[in-house]
Amino acid sequence: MKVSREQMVQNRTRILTEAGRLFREKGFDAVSVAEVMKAAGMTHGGFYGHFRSKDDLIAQAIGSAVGSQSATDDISAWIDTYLSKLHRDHPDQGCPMAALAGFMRQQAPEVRASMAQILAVQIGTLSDIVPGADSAERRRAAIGSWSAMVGALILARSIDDPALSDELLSETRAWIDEKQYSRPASPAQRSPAA
Amino acid sequence: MKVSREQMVQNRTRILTEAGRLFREKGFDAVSVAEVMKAAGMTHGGFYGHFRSKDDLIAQAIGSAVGSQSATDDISAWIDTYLSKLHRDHPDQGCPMAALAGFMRQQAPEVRASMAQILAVQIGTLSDIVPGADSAERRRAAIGSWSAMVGALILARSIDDPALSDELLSETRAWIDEKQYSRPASPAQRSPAA
DNA sequence: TGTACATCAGTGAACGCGCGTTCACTGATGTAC
DNA sequence: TGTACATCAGTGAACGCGCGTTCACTGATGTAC
Repeated sequence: MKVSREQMVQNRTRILTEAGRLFREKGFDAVSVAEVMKAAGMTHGGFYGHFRSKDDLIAQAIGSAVGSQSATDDISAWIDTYLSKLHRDHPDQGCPMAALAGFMRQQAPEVRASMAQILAVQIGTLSDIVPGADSAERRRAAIGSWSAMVGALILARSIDDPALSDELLSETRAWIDEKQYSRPASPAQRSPAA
Repeated sequence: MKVSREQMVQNRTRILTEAGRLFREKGFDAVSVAEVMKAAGMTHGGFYGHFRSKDDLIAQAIGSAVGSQSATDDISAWIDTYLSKLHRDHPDQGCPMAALAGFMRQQAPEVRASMAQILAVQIGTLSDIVPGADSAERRRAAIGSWSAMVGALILARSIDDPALSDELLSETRAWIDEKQYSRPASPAQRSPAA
C-alpha cells in the first residue's frame, strides 16, 4: 500500500543505513537485497522503487556510510580510536574503507570511482592535520599513516588469534606514534607478547 | 575414466594452483568450483574426489599460495617489489594476504586460524631482517611496516584513479624507508602529484 | 471543510539462473595369476 | 611376459536452493472539486 512522501523518504534512508551496516559486516555478495529490505522493515519487492539495481544500492550505501563517519582534528586521539578493539570488533559501524576495500576490485566502475574520491578526500583531510615541515612531507605522512592504519585494522580483523590481533593494533599505533609524532609509546601500549 | 596415480597427484596440484590464482584474482565467492575445475582441465564432478568441500579447497589453496611466495633477506629490495605496480596489477600471482585478508571475516574458523598462523610466521620472519635496537623494537617495526605495506597495496588496488594509486605505493614506500631505515627517498620515488 | 477517485509505494508470488553438491556411469589403470 | 578383471578417477546430468529481478495486485495517500 502507498505510504506518505515523508514516510517514503524515511524508508529510503533506512534502506541505505541498513545496507551500509550489513555490507560492512558481511561484504556485498553475502548480503541479499531481501536481507537489506527485511532489516529496513519492508519486503524485497519494493526495493526497485528506490534503486535501479543492487549495484546502485552499493554505490549509494558506501557514500552514505562515509558521510556518517565522524571527523576530528585531534589526530592522536583519532588514531587511538581508529586502532581500538572497539573499532576492530564492530566493523558494521566503522570505517567503510577498511571494511570494504578488499571487495572493491570486483565492483562496477562507478563504485570504484566513488571509492577513489573518498580516499582522495580522506588523504587530503589527513594531510591538513598531520605534522610535517612542508605540504609534500605532510601528504607523505598522511598516506603512510593511513595505509598502516587501514592495513593493521584489516589484518587484525582477518585472523582468529586474539593476542596477535591485539598486538597488531597496539604496535601499529605505537609505531606510527613514535615514528610520526615523536611521542614515545606508553608501557600500556606495548603488547605483553612483544 | 581412471587416471594413473601420478596423473591424479598432478591433477590435485593443478586444482590447488588454479584455485589459488583465481581466488586471489576474484575472491572466494566469485569463483565457482566448476570454474576452478575447468581451469585445471577437468569437469566439476571430479572435484569431490580431491576435496571434501569448497571450504576445504579454500583452506588448502591459501596454504599452497603462501608456500609458492618467494622469500628474501634484502628487506629494502623486497619492499620495493612488494609495493611495485607489477605486484599491484597482478594480485593473482601476488601476496595472498593482501589479496584475501578482506574476505577472511566470513570464512570458516579453520581458514581464519590458518591465516593467523601465516601472519604470525610472516611477522616473525620480518622481525629477523628488520633493523632495530632490540627484539621488541624490531617486532614493532615489522608489524608497523607490514601493516603499511598490506594497507597501501589493498588501497592501491581498490580504486580507479591511476595517479592516486601510484602515489599510494611510492609514498608509502618512501615513508617506510625514511622513517624505518633512515634512507632518504630518491626523487624518482616522489610522486609528481605530491 | 467534505467527498470521490486517480495515483503509486509497498506486497508477495513467480521468473530464470548459477551455485555447491550428488551419483550412476565410463573406461583406463594396475594387479592377480 | 601376457591376459583377465577388479578398482576407481573423472564425466556429465541432475538435485535443491537462494539469488536478483519482475509484475499484477492492494489499499493508503493526496488532490480535484
